[in-house]
Amino acid sequence: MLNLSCLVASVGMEGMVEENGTSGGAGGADPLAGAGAAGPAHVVAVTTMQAPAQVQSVIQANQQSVIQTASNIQSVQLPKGNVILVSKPSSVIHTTQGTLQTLQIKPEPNTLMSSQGQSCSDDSCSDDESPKRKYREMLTRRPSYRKILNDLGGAEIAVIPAGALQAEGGLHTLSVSGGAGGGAIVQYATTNQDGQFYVPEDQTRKRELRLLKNREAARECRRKKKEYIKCLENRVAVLENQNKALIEELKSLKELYCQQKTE
DNA sequence: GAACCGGCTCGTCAATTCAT
DNA sequence: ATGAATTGACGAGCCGGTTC
Repeated sequence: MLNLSCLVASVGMEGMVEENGTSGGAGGADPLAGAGAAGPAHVVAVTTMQAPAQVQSVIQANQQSVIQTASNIQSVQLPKGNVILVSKPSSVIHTTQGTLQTLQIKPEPNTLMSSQGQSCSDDSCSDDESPKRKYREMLTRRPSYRKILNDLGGAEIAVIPAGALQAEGGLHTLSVSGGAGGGAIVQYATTNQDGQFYVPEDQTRKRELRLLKNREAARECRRKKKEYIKCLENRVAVLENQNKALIEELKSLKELYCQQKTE
């Protein structure tokens, strides 16, 4: 885990905060990263001091911050002294220079901090800036959807109820309840009368348990991926609207300028 | 109706990361 | 070091639309 004080220091220096971000999908197989030329986009949960509501936001490099709530969409200008609380360890925040003055990051209780141009102490950064570590992070795959979106809520991974495993002669039936796809029955042979291909029952049960867990994990992963994509699509809509408004503004300003010039 | 196709979902495997 | 968690990749199956 990168040390957060190092990241906060970069806010004052460059107007940018980055923590555990992907390197634009360089190493990981991320079909979603790099969709925009501006850099990695991450979803963060943001709370402002003035409007303490939980919102979801995707913030992109070299762009004005767009903070998007669950109910409506709003772009937010951050005056001096405002605080953004970022509860996602894998968040990336890029702002226009000078807009973001103070930042608090609270992935863990002990790491809460605020800073403007705070420098990074050697103690806190030495371990995380080794070449080996940096190289590993270059190759790391994208942050998990859980990290990106775990504030969006959703279905819990189903817990196997006690007694779900039951023996039925030569076959074992594993009843699975819950989950988006409804119930499922998995059957598997455990014995062979000729003594061939014998698989110890304990191992077979372990395998079934692993498959069940992975099945649920895959469902959850796909759900998170869908939400992530939905979030990106929302952001596209927001930015398209912003772009349209800016073009209109530019147009009217140009007209005004030409008008004054001719007078 | 049969055959084909494309899109979608799901389960599984394997590689990788994370947590202890 | 090790087990758990995460997620990309792959194949199978289902479904609706299209063509013959």
